[in-house]
Amino acid sequence: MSTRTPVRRPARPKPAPRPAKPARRRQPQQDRGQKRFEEVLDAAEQVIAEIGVEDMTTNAVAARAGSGMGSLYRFFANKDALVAALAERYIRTMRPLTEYAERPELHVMPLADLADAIVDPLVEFFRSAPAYRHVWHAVNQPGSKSVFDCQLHESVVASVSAMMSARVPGAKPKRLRVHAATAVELVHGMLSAAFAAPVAERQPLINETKRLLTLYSEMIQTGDDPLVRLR
Amino acid sequence: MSTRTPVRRPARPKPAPRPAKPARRRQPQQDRGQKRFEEVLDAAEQVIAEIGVEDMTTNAVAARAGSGMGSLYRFFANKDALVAALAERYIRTMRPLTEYAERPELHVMPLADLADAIVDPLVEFFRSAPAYRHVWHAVNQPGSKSVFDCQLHESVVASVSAMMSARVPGAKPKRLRVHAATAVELVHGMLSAAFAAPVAERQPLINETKRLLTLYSEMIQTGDDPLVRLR
Amino acid sequence: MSTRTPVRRPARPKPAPRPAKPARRRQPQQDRGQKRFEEVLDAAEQVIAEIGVEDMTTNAVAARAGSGMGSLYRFFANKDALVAALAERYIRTMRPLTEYAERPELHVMPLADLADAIVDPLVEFFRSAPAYRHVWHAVNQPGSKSVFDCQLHESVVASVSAMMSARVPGAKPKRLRVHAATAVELVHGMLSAAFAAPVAERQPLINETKRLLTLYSEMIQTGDDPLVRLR
Amino acid sequence: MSTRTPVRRPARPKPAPRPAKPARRRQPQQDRGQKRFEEVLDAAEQVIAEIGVEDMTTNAVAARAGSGMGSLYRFFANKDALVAALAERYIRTMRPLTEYAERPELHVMPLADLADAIVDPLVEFFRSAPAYRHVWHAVNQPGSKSVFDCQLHESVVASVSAMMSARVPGAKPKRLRVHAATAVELVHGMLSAAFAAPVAERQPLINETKRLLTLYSEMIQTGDDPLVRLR
DNA sequence: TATGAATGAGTGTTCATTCAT
DNA sequence: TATGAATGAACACTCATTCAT
Repeated sequence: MSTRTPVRRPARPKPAPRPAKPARRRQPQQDRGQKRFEEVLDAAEQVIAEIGVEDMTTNAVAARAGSGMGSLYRFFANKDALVAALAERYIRTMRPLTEYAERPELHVMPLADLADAIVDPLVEFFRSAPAYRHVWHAVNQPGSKSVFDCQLHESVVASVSAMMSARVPGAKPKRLRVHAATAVELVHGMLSAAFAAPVAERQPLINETKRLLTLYSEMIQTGDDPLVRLR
Repeated sequence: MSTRTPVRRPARPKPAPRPAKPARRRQPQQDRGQKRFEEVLDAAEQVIAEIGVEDMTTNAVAARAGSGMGSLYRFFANKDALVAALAERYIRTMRPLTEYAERPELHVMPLADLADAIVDPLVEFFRSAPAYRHVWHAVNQPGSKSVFDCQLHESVVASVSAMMSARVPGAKPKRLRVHAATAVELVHGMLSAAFAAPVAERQPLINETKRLLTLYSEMIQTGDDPLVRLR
Repeated sequence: MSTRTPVRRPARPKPAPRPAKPARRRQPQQDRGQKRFEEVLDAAEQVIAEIGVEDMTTNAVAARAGSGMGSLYRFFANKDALVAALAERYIRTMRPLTEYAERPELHVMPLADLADAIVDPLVEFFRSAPAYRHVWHAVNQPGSKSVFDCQLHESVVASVSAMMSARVPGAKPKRLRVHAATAVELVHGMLSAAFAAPVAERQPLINETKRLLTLYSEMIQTGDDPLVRLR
Repeated sequence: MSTRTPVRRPARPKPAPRPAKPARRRQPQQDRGQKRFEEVLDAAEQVIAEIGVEDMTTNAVAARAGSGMGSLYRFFANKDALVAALAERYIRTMRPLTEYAERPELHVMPLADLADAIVDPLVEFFRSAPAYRHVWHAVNQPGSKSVFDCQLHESVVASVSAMMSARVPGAKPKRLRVHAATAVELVHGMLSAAFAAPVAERQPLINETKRLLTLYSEMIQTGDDPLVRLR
């Protein structure tokens, strides 16, 4: 039994600009909480974008968020949970980009245009979420967790799979999954490389990404097997 | 998820294998040193294969190598240098696999066979060096280090570039580099995914890797641009 | 094992039960306050019974009490004050059990029956207040606080002292205090051990407690000094 | 992957006064280690004596020992292990004091003298090991661990049990254990109280301890049951 | 007045790195 | 030259306490 020195009150956390009553009132409680939550997530995103997932520290995130450690741990059970939450936010953000099934025009579009339609939003996403490639990699690596255990990965593959299934109706589901996983790995890998590379290299790599995706789509759609044809 | 402060140090360039007096006698010193060096590297490789680069500790490596910390730090200025040295050893190991220029038969081989000729040895390499994908990634990520600052990456791209240049004599060097970087990223990304995935998924992913590589090679060789053709 | 810095603060003496205006009306305020106060104390008691004084957290207590942290700190200056308040409530609860002076029949009872009369209610008390032994110990240990600084201890010793003084009229007060302190320590120590032990061991230890107390009482009453007699 | 700032070398750990070759050479390695081990334990003992087990911090202990945190954790897996090690050292220190079986003279000694023979060394021990009562309590409390799970307690009870068995040959083992546990609790509780109390109160409490122990021994030896006799 | 979100100093613990031996 | 004990800065995380609402 003992007591802490009761020193107090240096850093007022920011008076919170009173959300200007945006007509979309949630309970103030919830709003505040949600706000904090997002602030911390934003801070984590910044820090990760700068130094990567492994070097990110919870202290740095809290400091960046302008909040105390306790706030961070109110929302996230631990560092991993914080990264996972960021991954989930990415899932939500990406969902609209990958709801190909909802956009029937994609199903009849020339493959090169389809590649644009798929890659361009992703490029924009990578640009606007510079921590994404770090998180993508981190949640796919840890320990024995393979790429296939992770919701982020799963979610993206599922979307792509759905679209492919629409374009190639007769395909066997298992084949489809392999194609989808491949396409996802292809695009993610290439874009990760593109955004890790010096800006000058970026656009060429993006273009190659589209070419590869187009070729791969063509292959799937035509049922071509280059390993047979080009032997 | 481990953590450390992100301070850099230039990573002493390695004791430079002591130019080996004319070419004779009394290399016990040197030999011993070389032996230790390799033992430590072997230990690091094992540890990394098991728990990844970030969770690898220098203590664990020294213990595994059966040597003291001092020996480790005699050879490697710091942890980063250790990983870099491992990367360089990978470069040396891979060189024979990627000296496509030396194997003229490759230049006239059907593209599907070429894909086999390229991918199969790499698959074997990934299998026999389970730390490789970790090192590849680590050495391409940290902090501001982009993919293109790294010798490992550079070395591989250069090899591929050379081979491409042989097959597509008229290509512009800059184009070639983009093609090479793309092919490297493609194959590495896919094989990393394949070896991170459950074994059952491995072979299908390897096959897709070959298909993609074949398609991409065909594209380069024929000068086809799917973004134009399939628009 | 939790930990905290050992800084002391005088433990605000408790809001002093607001002398209760003459004795009438409108105690809702006071009542509400009193109710909360007791609820928090109940919650603390439960938590302490489960995990001990050191591992009890104010957050857990407030949560268990169904009140906010603020309420808790309205009544208790700090964690120590909370425990102290619990100790004082124990004093009040125990008072009836230890008002031996008020029960003249005790003064002429055979010593074995007296031991029953003393120990049995205490056993019942230990059973019904499973936090008691934790509080007893906590309040007797910390830092430089000796057993004798504490009201809980003092209060119990005083009661016992009073009774002894009734049975052994001629005794010197100082002697009496030592006897009383010894008897208290004896009974508390033994019962604490009994209730910390597996249930199977409990009753035997309680019986030994009574035997010891009987022997000790006999010694005091007869003026026997075993250290002389059995030399 | 990253690196720490390599700042270094402020606090040389103490040149270790070169043990003056005490003829009892262990391997220097082992000696150094043993020395450190004991130093840390000594430091822990001091800190615990001052502020108790719960408020003791590993940092404080390391600082007191004049060593880095790492040294502490080289020897002790965690804080609990440190306390446990201290408890074990107490067991070792106490063993000679409690090897009653080895001292046949005790078995024929008058009970008051026996009480001296038992209590006096313990008093000296309590005096010389001011952390003992804290450790005793700590290792008997944690979580659900009852008094009877702990080696320290067990060890002491076993010793006492052995001696009793020598003095009261016919006793049933189960009875004996209860007697032993009672005697141990009695003496420990009383001495803890004595040493927690102001010095002035100490000696009287010690004397009462002896009286109680004498009475209890007499009871056991004579087979008297005060609960029957004094009814 | 009551609430509970927020704070942040402090804790246990790890591990890259150094250096006495 | 090799060893591995020692160092200590840094990290993840907790919880007593405060105060805006």
